[in-house]
Amino acid sequence: MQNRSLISELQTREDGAVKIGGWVETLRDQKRIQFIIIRDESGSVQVTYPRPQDQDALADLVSSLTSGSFVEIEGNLKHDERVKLGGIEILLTDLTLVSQSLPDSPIAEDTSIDKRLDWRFLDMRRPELNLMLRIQTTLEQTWREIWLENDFIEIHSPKLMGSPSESHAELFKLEYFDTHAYLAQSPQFYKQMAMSAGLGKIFEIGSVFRADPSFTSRHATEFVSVDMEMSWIDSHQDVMAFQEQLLARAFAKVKEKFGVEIEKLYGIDIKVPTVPFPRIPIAEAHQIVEKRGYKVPRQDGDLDPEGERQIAAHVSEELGHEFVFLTDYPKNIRPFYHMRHEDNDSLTKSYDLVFKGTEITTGAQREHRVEVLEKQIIEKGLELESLGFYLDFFRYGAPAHGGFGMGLTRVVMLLLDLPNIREASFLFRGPNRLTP
RNA sequence: GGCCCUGUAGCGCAGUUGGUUAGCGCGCCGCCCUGUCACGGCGGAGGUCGCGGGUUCAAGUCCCUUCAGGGUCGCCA
Repeated sequence: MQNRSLISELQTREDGAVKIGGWVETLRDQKRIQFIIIRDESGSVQVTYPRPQDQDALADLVSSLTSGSFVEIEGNLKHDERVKLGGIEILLTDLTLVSQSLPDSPIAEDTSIDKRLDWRFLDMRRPELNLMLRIQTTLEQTWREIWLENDFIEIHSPKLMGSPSESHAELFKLEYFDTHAYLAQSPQFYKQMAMSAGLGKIFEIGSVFRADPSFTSRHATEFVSVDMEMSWIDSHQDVMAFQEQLLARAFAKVKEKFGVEIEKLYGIDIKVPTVPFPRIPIAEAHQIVEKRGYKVPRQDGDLDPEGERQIAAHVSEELGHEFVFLTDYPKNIRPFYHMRHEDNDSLTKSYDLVFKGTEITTGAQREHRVEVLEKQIIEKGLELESLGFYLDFFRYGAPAHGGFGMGLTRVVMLLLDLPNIREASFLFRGPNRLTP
């Protein structure tokens, strides 16, 4: 459609001829005058048609419109204070019905999440969901800018794998010709392979798969993972320092571009985090939480979800920060490839990042010394043979390195205070949802 | 997977100690309406009360089974 204007641009334009395209939101069809509210991806506007006295084809066409139909409108823009919707209207001169909608919409704004997901393409027309995806795009774009400034290489690791990448527990197994394959639950091993391949610093934004029958507001079986890995680090602190820059700059960019719209559609003020983020060793976090009167039921040294909310509340109250790095996890709850402290073999050089009380990242310095890796694999009760291909990465000279994985969907959910991860992605995949 | 909650019209819901023809709002359809803007007025269509079984003279309502969904916990990103 040539010369089409976005509705959001009209308010600042001078009166005159315009063309728009959009969906019929409401039709107020009176005897002498007709009003159509048209919505496109940028906003809504009133189109007005004073009906001629005689039989009129255009008036009949307007009368026949069903809500949801897609139309092209030609008319004259007029600023008019009588119009409550933005103080502008378009006086209709021509209308083309591009695509008619069935009159009954299967969903409305107050429809429950499950039905709305069934009809996601209709649900997605809501301006706040459109905004959500533009925000996600901006997050990713900002991260790419930062990575490129720092000489990172983008990789695309395979999602079909011949053997499990980490534990067997959450793995989707599928037929693969006369054998079987697994869907990648993490690019972990390939990221480290890239370090041994001499790529130096790499990132990947891609889907990962978890066969985890979790029924919570923050789990999905397929989600977008933001991963990076960098060589020549001295400890996990270097990884944390990089990650906090990524988040601080991306949030600043989102606020700059969309702050006003987010305030309007979500009613929240985006808080750009200051760096450095607070850092609390996990052992200390336990003491803080306990002092607040909450006893963590887990005995393994990790926090449970309520413990994470408690430590986040503490950081928010004491330091006014929405992020907190929890560091130096005990080795028993970390994978074999996390490096341990030189002066304390029971603690790993690892961290979790908690945002608004929910975990969004695990990161660590990786163990790159093959003999240490072998020792830690045996200690974890795993078989060296099954990890032979991985151990080879470290038999021919590997740099010190570390990285993290971050759940993109969780970041978006928490940033916008969405109640659920199902709202925070274009299309959700969970234990009970494989469509649309 | 455990526990709790919910399934009634296209959507959101009400439905009393079990008792005549199951209601309300929005939406939809028709007619009317001189500028509406949550437009308004009048009229109308639309329901195997999630599925199956049971108790009862009688079940949307009570019981059992099963299916679907929501919340939460475990686990994670």
